[in-house]
Amino acid sequence: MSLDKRKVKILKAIIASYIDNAEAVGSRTISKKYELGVSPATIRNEMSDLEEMGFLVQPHASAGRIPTDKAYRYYVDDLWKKVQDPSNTNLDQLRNIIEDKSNELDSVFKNSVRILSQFTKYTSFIVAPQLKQSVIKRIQLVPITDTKLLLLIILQNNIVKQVTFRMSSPIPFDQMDKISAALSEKLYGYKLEDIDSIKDSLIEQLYHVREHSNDSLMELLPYLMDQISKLEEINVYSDGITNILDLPEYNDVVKAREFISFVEDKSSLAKLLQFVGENDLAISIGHENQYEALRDCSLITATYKFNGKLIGKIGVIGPTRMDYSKVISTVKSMSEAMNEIINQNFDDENKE
Amino acid sequence: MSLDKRKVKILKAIIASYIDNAEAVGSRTISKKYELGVSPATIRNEMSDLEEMGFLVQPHASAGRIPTDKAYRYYVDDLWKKVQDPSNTNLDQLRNIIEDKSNELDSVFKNSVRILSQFTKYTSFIVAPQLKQSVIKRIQLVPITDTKLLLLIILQNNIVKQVTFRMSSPIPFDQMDKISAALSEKLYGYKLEDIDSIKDSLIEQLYHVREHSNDSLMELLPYLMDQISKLEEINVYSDGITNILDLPEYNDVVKAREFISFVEDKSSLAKLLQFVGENDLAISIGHENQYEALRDCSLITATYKFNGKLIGKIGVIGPTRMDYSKVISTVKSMSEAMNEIINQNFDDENKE
DNA sequence: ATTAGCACTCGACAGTGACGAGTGCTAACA
DNA sequence: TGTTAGCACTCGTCACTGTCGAGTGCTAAT
Repeated sequence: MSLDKRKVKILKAIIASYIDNAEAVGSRTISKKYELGVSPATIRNEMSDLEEMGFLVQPHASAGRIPTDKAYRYYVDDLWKKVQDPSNTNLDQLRNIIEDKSNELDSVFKNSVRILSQFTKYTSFIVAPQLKQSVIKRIQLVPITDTKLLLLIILQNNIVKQVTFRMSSPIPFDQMDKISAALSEKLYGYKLEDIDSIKDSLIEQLYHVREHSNDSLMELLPYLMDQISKLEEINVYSDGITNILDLPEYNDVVKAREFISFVEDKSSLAKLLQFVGENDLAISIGHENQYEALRDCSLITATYKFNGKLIGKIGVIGPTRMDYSKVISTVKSMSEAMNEIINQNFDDENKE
Repeated sequence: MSLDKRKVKILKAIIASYIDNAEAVGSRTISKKYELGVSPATIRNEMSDLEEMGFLVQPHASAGRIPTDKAYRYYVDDLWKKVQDPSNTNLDQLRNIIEDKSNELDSVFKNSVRILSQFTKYTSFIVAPQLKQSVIKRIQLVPITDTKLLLLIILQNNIVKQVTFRMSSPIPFDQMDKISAALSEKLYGYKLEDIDSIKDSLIEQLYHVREHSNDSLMELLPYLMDQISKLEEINVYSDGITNILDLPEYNDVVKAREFISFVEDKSSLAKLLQFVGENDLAISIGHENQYEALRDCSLITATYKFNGKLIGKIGVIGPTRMDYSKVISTVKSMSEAMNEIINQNFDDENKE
């Protein structure tokens, strides 16, 4: 038995209808709503074949049929061939919305993840870049009060991280620049992830230049190093989690609760995203997901890059019965918009 | 008919039982679970009186009774007299948890609101201080690249705000301090909320010192002023919103959805908190709330201060059937812990 | 190969009666 | 006079039942 043209037509019609309604679809519905030119009886025979082939299941004997994960997979693969390059008409629009005037990366992510969930009506999330691979370019100390200091860590990619801290005794303002320079010199070129392992030797080296500084700063060095090495934590943004409450398949509070608990846990989201490969766009349907809590969900993910290197991922989680074509094109457009904005606002110094 | 001692005892027993179970409580239950030394029949008579007095209602004829808002109000007022000063045994503990090593106010709020919802199991939130009343102490420009600058606004209370921006042409590094000084001098002493109204005259004044600077910075001045005046936006932190999914009264997804939609909207939360007065601790029960969506909820709020001046509020929203004594003492302890941390880490310069 | 017809299946839904938790009333009692 | 046992009454819950209808599979006719 093979998937002839008519079977494909019927299968697509069933999937389309089920995506719309979340209700098991019967032969009559198909023959009425979609003009296939055949009677319900014929459709019934075809549906029976499709069930045998594993594309459909019946929830119970007298009900219509619903698509299986296999059906969605077929549907998506087919979609894929056609909309390989969906007309990203809204790309400019998207970029304008998520472009944050304040130039803060943080806001870009917050905006993006919000837009993503508003457009798709599903749960969406963004894994922010891990900074551990980033290289330190410069350190700048800024006095706030005579005992309170702001330490700015300027990375090669021009992202700025900061640590605030207090000293037990005041540092004269006029030594700030000297100390900043000393710190910059010693830390220049190191990756954030390296700091932790070499901090002891760094502290010792810095200790030898303490004529510039004073003892209270020296006391704080271990603490500062700790803070710096902590900056590499994985950061996951999410939004639209409670959208699933609007879906009929989550009418049951217990089921909704289970889903929400899963996606509210940033570390499980981060792990989830680690599994999906490094493809520009990946789709994982139902049982293809590793996690039990997402057995009835599909996951559409994309990557975003900085100078051609993958630095983070974005994704949308919805029911397997999701509007794939809309979600796929939204995710794709969003990843492209983020690429543009990030690469435009956080250039490496490629002049050097 | 008056609230004699026995009626009070029975009322409290009923409230306690209902807080525990969320199930209408009958005379038998009371006489069994709480040792009052009287028979169910007697309790029935008393309950009938309590109903007439408006403290109890029957959901339907053959059910037990449940407390009204009036009952909770009585209960809370009574509680109030006794636990005016609950032993804040966990204050130190709390302070340790929410004290953020990084000295970031943002993290303090994030930690606090998380702890608040974890302790109470209800939705909790914090209205962050509005900075519009804060006075500018100093401006510091920090170069990131030759065209990208970080503008640090250091406020009198030692909170630091930042704006990142790009210039169309490079500024020499060695002019940074001069420009910073000029900006500091002109903006010193202004409140953030004033900037917007006087920015035109400020720009003009700064224009006259442009010998220190260059034209591209001048072009950006209006933009900078806009950014600065935008810093005053109200910021609301919230956490534990989805905890209500665990409550039996929100077993209905539609009802849960309604509640969640309300509290996810930060602006409605902010408005809600504006209504409650400036008391150190305020309790608003059921119909006492302004908003329809909170008609079945109680709201416990407290304030936190900086140098004795109210700067923000914290709160917990739960069902009217909440464990008031626990929530009240948690909210109270939390507000005290926040007071301590904020006043300790963000001192005004009281030496001047 | 397609389709009309028909018997069959099974979930949804409304109606029914037993059950039980809880009440209010009354009469007896301390 | 306050308390309590007893009892009739109310009403929601639950299990059960029968009807309805959507949908199927099979068969025979086209």
